[in-house]
Amino acid sequence: MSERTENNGASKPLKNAGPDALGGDLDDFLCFAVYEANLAFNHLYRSLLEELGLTYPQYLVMTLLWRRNERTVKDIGDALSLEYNTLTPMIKRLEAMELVSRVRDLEDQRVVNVCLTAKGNALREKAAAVPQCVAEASGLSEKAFEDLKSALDTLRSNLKSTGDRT
Amino acid sequence: MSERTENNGASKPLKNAGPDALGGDLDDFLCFAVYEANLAFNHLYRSLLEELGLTYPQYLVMTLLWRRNERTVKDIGDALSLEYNTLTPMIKRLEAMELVSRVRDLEDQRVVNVCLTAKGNALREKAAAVPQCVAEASGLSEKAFEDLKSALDTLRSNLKSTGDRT
DNA sequence: CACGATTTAATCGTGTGCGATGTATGTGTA
DNA sequence: TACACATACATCGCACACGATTAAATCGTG
Repeated sequence: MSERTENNGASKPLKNAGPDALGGDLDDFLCFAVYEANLAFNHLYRSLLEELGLTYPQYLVMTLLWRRNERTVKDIGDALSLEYNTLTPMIKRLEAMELVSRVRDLEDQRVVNVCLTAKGNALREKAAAVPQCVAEASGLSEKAFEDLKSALDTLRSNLKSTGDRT
Repeated sequence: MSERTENNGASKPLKNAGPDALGGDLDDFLCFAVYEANLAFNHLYRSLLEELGLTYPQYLVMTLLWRRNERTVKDIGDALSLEYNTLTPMIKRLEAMELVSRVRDLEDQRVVNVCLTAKGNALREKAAAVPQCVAEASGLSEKAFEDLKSALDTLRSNLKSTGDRT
């Protein structure tokens, strides 16, 4: 049942590897390691972003805008691999919080431009400490950090190309 | 704004790294690499699990039960790092699909035992091909596979221990 | 035995994430 | 010009994921 091998027979115990500190029932699933790491990031970000009043995906959108203001919904969707049905309500919430504004493009009425309000821009400074906190919490050496990111990019690329072949 | 460094100044262009095949606006965020890899797994699993009528989290629960039948809701929550408020509705859906049954423990009436029905057990064979498909789609060598999983486990462990210090 | 603390599970509300579908706008081509 | 097509965004419904709260059963300690 492993993602890697059939794990036929009694090659290894599979579970009960320790006093439950690490080692669950699905340790041999790579997807599960990714799933769990993502959950762990979500938990960490939740506490860090609480005082900013942002969720993790909202923080990602704001980060995009802090880096380059004035983006279309499509731009944001491409950057985050998210669809309009996810982004439209989310950006409207950011608008309700008065962090961004949504305006139809004059030249192409299909397009909605999203840009920071003064309040949204000001939030940038409150969020400045977040990346450092996350980097420290990850507890990885610079090399391990880069290697992991690189491996994940390769994985994502491989998974996407397979999915597209559907 | 990087998770790793402040990336102060014009050290590198940050974006427009290529013809958008790879390389987005948040490439320097490790959390984002994890987030994207998780999304990619979700997309792949969605297509693989469609004919089984399962979602990805439901598949994880079923996998736990296929490996060892008869688990409490707490067991499942511990294994998947999920809360009751997520699991209770989800397991009820699996019950509505007649894949599992939920019964109060006779010795401890607080506990709900979840176990496979005949139909749930039969589904196991239809799902047998899934791990192999995923392993192939990941396109990683055995060593890269193990290294990545190991690095993610370390990362998750570090993130969790920081989060607990809240 | 009594009673407060803990454990297990459930409900409610909010916020993603996405498949299916709808609508308005722009584009290409005959 | 006309009309099929694509693009950009939106709505609806379902399924997680989780904070806050509630409720019932069990446990621990006096």
